[in-house]
Amino acid sequence: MANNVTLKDVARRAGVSYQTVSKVLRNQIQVTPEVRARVQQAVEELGYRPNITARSLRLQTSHLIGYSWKSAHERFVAPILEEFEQSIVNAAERLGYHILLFPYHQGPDLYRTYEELVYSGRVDGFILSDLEFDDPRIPVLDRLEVPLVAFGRTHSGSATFPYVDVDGRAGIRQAVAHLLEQGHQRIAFLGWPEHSRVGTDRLSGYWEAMEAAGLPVDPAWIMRSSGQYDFGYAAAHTLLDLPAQRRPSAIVTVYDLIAVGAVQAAQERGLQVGPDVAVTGFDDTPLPPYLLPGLTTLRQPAWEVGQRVVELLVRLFQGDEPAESELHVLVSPELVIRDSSRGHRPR
Amino acid sequence: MANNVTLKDVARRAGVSYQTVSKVLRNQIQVTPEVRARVQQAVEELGYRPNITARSLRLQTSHLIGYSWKSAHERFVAPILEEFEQSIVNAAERLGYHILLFPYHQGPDLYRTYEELVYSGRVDGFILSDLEFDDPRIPVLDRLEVPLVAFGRTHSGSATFPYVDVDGRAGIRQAVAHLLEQGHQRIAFLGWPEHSRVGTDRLSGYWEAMEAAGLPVDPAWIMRSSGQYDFGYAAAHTLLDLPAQRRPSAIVTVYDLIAVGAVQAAQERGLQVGPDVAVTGFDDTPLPPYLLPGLTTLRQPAWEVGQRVVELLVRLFQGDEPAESELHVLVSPELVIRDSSRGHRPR
DNA sequence: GAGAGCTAGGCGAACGTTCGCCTAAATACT
DNA sequence: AGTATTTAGGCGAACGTTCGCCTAGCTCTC
Repeated sequence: MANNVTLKDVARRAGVSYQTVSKVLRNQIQVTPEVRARVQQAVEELGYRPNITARSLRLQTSHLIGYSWKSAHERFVAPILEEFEQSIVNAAERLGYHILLFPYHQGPDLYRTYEELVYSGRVDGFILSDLEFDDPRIPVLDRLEVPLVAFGRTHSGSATFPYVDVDGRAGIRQAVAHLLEQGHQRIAFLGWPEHSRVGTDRLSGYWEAMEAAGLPVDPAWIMRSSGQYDFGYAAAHTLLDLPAQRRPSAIVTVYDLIAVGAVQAAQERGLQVGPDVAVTGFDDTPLPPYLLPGLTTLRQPAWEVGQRVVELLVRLFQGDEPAESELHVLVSPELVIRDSSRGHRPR
Repeated sequence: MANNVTLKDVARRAGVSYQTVSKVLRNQIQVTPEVRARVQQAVEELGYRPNITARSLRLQTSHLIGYSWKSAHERFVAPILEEFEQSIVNAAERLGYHILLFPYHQGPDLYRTYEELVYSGRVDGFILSDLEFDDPRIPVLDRLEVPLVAFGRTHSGSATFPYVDVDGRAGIRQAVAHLLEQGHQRIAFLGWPEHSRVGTDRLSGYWEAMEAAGLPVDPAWIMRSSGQYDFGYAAAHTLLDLPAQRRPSAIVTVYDLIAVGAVQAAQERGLQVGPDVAVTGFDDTPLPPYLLPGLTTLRQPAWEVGQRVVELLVRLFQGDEPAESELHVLVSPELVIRDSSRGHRPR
């Protein structure tokens, strides 16, 4: 450690006991103005900073939060996570905590690793992102009885743990509603497969919006796959090959890159994206600017999610017992309307 | 803290003093096999894990490394950093350390913030990335006399601090050499402005390679800007507008998105990228797959850099005094040859 | 068979805090 | 004026380790 000025050093200089210094600095005691001034001056002159380790030992809390996320190769490119990471660090700092990185690599020693981290007092709790359908981290951490808050949910049934998530269903509802407003009636949906919680959730948003509008849904309009660009490209071609009466004039997708594929397919067929066929994405991925037209998409409020996750976790640390509605939070994505869904001219 | 099994609990169960348990577990003492077995059994049965905080206090080291990086909005999109982050976490774990996130936001309280972190014993040292031309963090941390290792350099003169960096100069040399092999003679360079350390470094690689080949360089072939796609696009048009005798047949760039812009421009002119005009990038950014042809580029060895950064830092913690060549490490990027620089047919 | 040398393990102290209890002096009250 | 109450600050203990020194008992040697 670079600095070794301790309470005792300050105390000696200020002419009081070191315990008194401790209390003065934390306003846990009444002292005469002179003593307070002497203490403060000594602190300044010596450059005293309380030793966090000693404090942690005494207080039995590390003020450290473990952040477990999935490595980039194992998931879609998602700049959202970078923003989320920034956000949790920011919020943690604000509340007197720090974030400890703890990547999630699957394996048989999962329990051991977390047990180690928890029992050794390294961290006070965890933040998880990239939740899987049936995430193995949840039961492990549950068993260790350590506070955690997740960014995302597992499959709907078992959401016993606290989480903050983006309301994909509401997002897709917004997107569909926007397309309806533009005059579209036949709207297709490109989503992720059945075993994807997120995919299923978003699909139900589509159903709800179509149902609310009283519009029929042709089963051919719904396509699901784990692909990205290629899937969007192929699926759009298939959709646009449908006979005129059944051919969709708008395509809602669950991921920007799927949307990009669809846009390319449409453009290849000489269609103008926006007027002829509308396309929407999800995530607001920073895309190369030559991708014209601008893509209408749903921006994930990653910053807000991060702030809330940390705030909730800190409340749990403090022994609060938040109400159900505070333990399971959904925040809506924001619809960003660009040219890819504007200027519809039915033909 | 979730677990409160301490040395004393283990000792009681094993029938020895707690200090002995401590020593047995760290092999710092000779004991009879029976005692060792009793201790080990007690540890297992109680699920004992040494308390890191107490150990840190005693040993005066937190085994925590602060990682200071720049937020995504303030820099180019660089998936490299994600890989780097993964890598340092991995290496740190391997060596018994953890990574603490500590984003770098400029401001007048820079010194205070770092002083706080260091003097309070929160971290043992720092890893910095996204170094700026004249990075303010360096003098601050220097003054605090805290070990640090950087990913990247500041301007060439003042490299007093330990760093590991990618050898952009050598990278560009490789790219140019490859193009020469393909039969190109007139090679252009699109780079970053004068005040960019990285840009200047890479430009010198270009000069060196051209000089080594004994080829003249037309000043018009060198263009510098802080732009990305747009710069590449516009610059390529300018270059390809040159009279035939001076027109380059290959374009080396310092960034993938610049290369993409150049590719687009070439394609717009009806040129076939690869055969007619070769283009190379830098970073091996995961690009949307419809970007054909595949881009020849220089892959940054972010993983290796991360490993080395941590290893070096840990050596510094241990009081080692590495030789000059170990304190300032350059690793070469790897040339990934794809279609954008293959099949040259001079015309 | 007594002193020297080993060996196994005990013991006190320290790392730098925070917390609760204690006490001497000052003030208030009847 | 004598007692009760408040006030300012001291003091011991504890959080869970690690480290160095100490010692009781054994083994060896001549």
